[in-house]
Amino acid sequence: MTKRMLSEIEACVLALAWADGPLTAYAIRKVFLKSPTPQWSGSAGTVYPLIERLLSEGLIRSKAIATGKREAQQVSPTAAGIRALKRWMAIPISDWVAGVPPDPLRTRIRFLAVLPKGEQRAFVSNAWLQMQIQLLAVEKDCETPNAAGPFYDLMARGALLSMRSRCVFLKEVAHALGVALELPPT
Amino acid sequence: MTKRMLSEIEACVLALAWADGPLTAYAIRKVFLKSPTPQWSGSAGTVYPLIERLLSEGLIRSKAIATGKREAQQVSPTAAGIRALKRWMAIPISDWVAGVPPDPLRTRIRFLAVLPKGEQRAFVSNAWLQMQIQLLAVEKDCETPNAAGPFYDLMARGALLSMRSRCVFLKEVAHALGVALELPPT
DNA sequence: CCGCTCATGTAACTGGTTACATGATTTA
DNA sequence: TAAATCATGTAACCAGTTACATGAGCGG
Repeated sequence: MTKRMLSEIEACVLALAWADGPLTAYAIRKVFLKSPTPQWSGSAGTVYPLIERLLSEGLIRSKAIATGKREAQQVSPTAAGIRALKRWMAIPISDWVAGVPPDPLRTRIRFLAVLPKGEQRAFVSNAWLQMQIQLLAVEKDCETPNAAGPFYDLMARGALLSMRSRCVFLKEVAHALGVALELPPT
Repeated sequence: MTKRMLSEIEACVLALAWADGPLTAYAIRKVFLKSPTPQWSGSAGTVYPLIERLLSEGLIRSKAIATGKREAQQVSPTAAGIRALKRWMAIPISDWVAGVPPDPLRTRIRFLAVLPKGEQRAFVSNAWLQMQIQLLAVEKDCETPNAAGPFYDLMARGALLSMRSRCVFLKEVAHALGVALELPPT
């Protein structure tokens, strides 16, 4: 019982298993694979060893179930797992949680000066279009009535606010460069 | 000449060396150490091997300089380095750049339901306070007249917009939980 | 002279990624 | 029956982290 700190992704897996009932490792993978926030790849090489780790530490337990004719291992947090999760959530919040979250687009704007003027404009135009596509996905996720509870809705709302502020940001960049942005397809 | 893709941090180092003139590895470290966006630690174990890598690939070159009586290695991008940087910036923008950037605070809100009501409120109150502190730092960085050029200012503005949208987000969460947020100290 | 900043590294670790591999079941 | 999805893994790799280590120069 080392009581080490959970990594970000470990806590997510643990919390998913807690929030969305017993889940197979595969189901957990899908959450990451389909998430509008592409923070982790959700690859097998990430999830299965992680599940193993949590199992061996007694933070989750697994139970075989039979869906139709197929067998699968479903995973759910133990009491110790829930305690660990609560510890992870507990105050105080570290600087890196409260501070400015990284944004690869912002990074690129920071160094946009390496490109000649024309390519700068092309970059911004393109970024705008890509953002609109992503924004649509987030809006859809936000509006879809999810049965995942009020906190899921809040998170989706947070993602939407984040995307909107990035749009405002890009508009300011475009304005500074004299780029006319295309309207999103209605 | 493998022409492999630059990692995010490699591109940042290369771009910093390009934007802010010849820099010592130590000076580059400081940029990361002091950045209001704590994306990378800026530890020696990250920066020095990275510089070695870029040197061995011919993307940067180093020159000894003498500041007073001390000697140091300053680094600046080669022509190949600038080309690599331009390639890195070039369109098209991938989904992970355009998509919703990760936010550890949002993640925690997603799973806030693990905590009892009282601790939920405490979490939000505390997060709010921590955010105000971070917000002040970003505002200061945004207002300080930096000689780092217009794109630095745009980036700082982007960071500010990001933080403000997170404040709006937290306010909505607080409202949903019936938490009264303390006003930031004026 | 003490402590801080400048300056440069190394070593062990760890955790997440890609890519590979397999096989059952469902759906078009 | 072919393709997609469900389901579970493994292995090599790599990059970033922490911690350790050293030493010079400068300001109080």
